[in-house]
Amino acid sequence: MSSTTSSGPSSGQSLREISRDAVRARINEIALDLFAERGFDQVTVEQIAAAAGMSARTFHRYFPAKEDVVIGDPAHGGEFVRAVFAGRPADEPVWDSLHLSFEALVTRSPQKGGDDDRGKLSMRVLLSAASLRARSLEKHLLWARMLTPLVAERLPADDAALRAEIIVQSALACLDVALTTWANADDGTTASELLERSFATMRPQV
Amino acid sequence: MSSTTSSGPSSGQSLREISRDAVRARINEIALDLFAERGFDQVTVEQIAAAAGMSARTFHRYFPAKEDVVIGDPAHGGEFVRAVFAGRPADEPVWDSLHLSFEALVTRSPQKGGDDDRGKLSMRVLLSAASLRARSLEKHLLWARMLTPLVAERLPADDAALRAEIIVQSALACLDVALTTWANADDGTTASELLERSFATMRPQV
DNA sequence: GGCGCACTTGTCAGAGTCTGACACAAGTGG
DNA sequence: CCACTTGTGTCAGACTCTGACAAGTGCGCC
Repeated sequence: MSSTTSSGPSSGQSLREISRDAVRARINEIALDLFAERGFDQVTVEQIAAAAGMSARTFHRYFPAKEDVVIGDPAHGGEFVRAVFAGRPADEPVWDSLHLSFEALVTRSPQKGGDDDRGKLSMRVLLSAASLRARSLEKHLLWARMLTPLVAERLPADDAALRAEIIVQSALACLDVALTTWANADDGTTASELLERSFATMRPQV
Repeated sequence: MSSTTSSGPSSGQSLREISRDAVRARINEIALDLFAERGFDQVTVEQIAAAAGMSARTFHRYFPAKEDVVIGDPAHGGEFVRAVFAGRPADEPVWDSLHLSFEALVTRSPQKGGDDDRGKLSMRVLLSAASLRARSLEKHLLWARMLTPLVAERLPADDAALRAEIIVQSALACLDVALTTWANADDGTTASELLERSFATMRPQV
């Protein structure tokens, strides 16, 4: 599925993929506005599809589940964070490495095209429905599975696996809380600032 | 809902509630075995209901959602933990108080009637399906909302709200990781032991 | 140009979860 | 005996998600 389509285009994405991503982005935009206006549960897939000019079946070909419109591709952010973390020096305290990795994530965010408010809107919608929060936490679980081995490597052998899990989960909790309070804040507090304060609250015992 | 049914019986539960809980427990038992055998997604509500000798509609009168059979009532454990925590001395470090509260939770667990294995089975089923994990994390979110205010109270005023959230979330992460590894462990490692090690890994900065 | 090929989309049909409405049985208390 | 409450079954419906088939579109190749 992922590799050769006869003439594999070496430059990043194939034409099809570009178009696919564009449609995805459009659906996301439309759906987000509907959700923000009427609430996640009050909008049916059929309505989103209609607003985007497609059938409900086609919607599901772009997003396996309704929640995925808001959540996005779990692998994207996860891979990004993993890469940043992997690039940190091995003698840096893991907690700081994690902090920096998430910092990089929230900094690059000023989302694709839109303003910063777009990200906030997305986050607010995400927090408004229980099923969305749940799905989002599941995404973090995937991230945890990507990060934990790398963290474990840097820990003293003693109980490394368990401790790595704890540390990663706590770091994700920091990210979660920081973004949540950021989304609910009306003042200009930046996500980085909240992340900083969050990471300062806890510390792994070296 | 909770209070007077004409002649409010002062001794814990009304007769109706006892019967209701018994039916719930029975459904839970039957369903858990089916899940363990065939997998959560491969068992339909109708099949559970049939095995329990009732219609699917009746099943849903006991459990709003299929997942709830495994998850249980979120308020139960949460209220328990909240109560234990509230009883801890105010000068005890919050991290220790949280540890003790969760410790009390996992210790009282040797589930209602069954052996300890019953709890492990339940946990394993819970970990086997994504939708269950998600729902379970949501439950923890509710617990967090119950605990955070109490924790915030004990913190120095400076940034208490944010820090309380971080600490509670991290504590819940410890609980989660401890129970997860416990469920997957075949040796006789106790949950308390794992919880102990988990809580030892991180520390809030006082 | 005509031909297949890959990909996308729509329609149809179906399974599964969950909810509301109604009717019926059974136990309780006046 | 008559309400009243509660538990249950049946029926109908909304919604999400999936599989299968048919039709349309753009592309390279002969």
